[in-house]
Amino acid sequence: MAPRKTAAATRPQRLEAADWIEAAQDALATGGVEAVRVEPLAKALAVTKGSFYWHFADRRALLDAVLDTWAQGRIAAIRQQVATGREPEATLRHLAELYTRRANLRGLSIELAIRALARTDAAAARAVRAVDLERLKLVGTLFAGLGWPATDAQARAILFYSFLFGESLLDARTVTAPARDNAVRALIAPPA
Amino acid sequence: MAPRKTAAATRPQRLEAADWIEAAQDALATGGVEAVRVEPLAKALAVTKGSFYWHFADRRALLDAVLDTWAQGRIAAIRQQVATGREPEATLRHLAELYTRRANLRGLSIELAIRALARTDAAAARAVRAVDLERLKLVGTLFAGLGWPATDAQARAILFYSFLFGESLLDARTVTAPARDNAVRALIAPPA
DNA sequence: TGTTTGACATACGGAACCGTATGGTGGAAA
DNA sequence: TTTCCACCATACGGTTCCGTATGTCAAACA
Repeated sequence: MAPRKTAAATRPQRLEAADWIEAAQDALATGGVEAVRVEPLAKALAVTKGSFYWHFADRRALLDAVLDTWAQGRIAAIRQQVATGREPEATLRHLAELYTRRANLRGLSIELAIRALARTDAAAARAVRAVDLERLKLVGTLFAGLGWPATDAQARAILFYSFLFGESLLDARTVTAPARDNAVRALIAPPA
Repeated sequence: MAPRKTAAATRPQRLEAADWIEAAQDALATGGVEAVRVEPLAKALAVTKGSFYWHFADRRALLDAVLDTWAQGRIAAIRQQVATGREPEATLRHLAELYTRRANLRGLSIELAIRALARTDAAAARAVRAVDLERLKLVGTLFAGLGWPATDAQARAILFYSFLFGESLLDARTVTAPARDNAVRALIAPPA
């Protein structure tokens, strides 16, 4: 996260803002928003608060930066993921994989923590809205590519993401892998 | 919450544990778990911490009590809701209403906060598991009553709750009411 | 009426954080 | 080499919250 362009020798002892954002995302994934605190983060990065308040004005600025980079990253990711030129069905299956407990646990945890925060935090709500608008638009076109009319395609995109997030809120032992796979298969099936 | 059985005259100045649990649920609904703090709760109840530490050992005990009463309440509620003797379809439609943003916002907020907590807290995870086991069992029988085979009925129950929780994690403006109603209608439709 | 007791209030010590102010250091530029 | 500056350490004051210890007081009781 801190590769200097000077020499080839890695000298990672100096941090930059992105390192703090990275550490904040780790805390977000493992402990929720209440774990994103500057002094524990400093300890995790083996520096002191002096470093933090050099890179950020205050804790809120870090949260905003986390939300911003998250939203930008998710929007860039979904654009790239739908532009592979593959079949819509394969793309949808790949997208579903990303929000399964099996793979990408860190990303899923971050996303759920941010969406939980969005219920009480305006900035988080804005980030979620921006991501949802882009995802639902692009995934809607994927469903349209499967043969669904525009309105149905949009509704199906909502159903798609609702299921993915919702099933990760249910008890992990209760939702079995076959049940989830069956549901995903039914969701991305072309119209009869 | 504190009706004394002595005289008819309401003398509600004395609190009991249930009052603290109630206040904690309010805080949970409006500010998430990080808002459940004993001194702010005391201020909201217009008493001091002395009252709290009379009724509870510590903050963790309050959280456990909240989780416990929540789980008990949800299990009792779902049992009552499916035992009305009405058509399965009407019952399912009613259940879906309860987890829509329109109605029962408080209950939905509490549930989402607890499920968010369950990702990092073992006691919360246990409470969620108990509720999910009961709900998915009973709602599964509702789908079976619609004509689905047992396996499909269970999968559909999972889909049902996943959608309800998931769509409340999506941006509120992006998910329109008609889209949600269409999805619910499709979910509780009998097999073709 | 004195005594107990349930349900608080008051007061305190301490920990965890936030944010600020200021001093130190190592490497790049001049 | 010296200077400069980005980056960080140190030190501090203040707030918020936790938990405990102890005082208080009204009501139930004997």
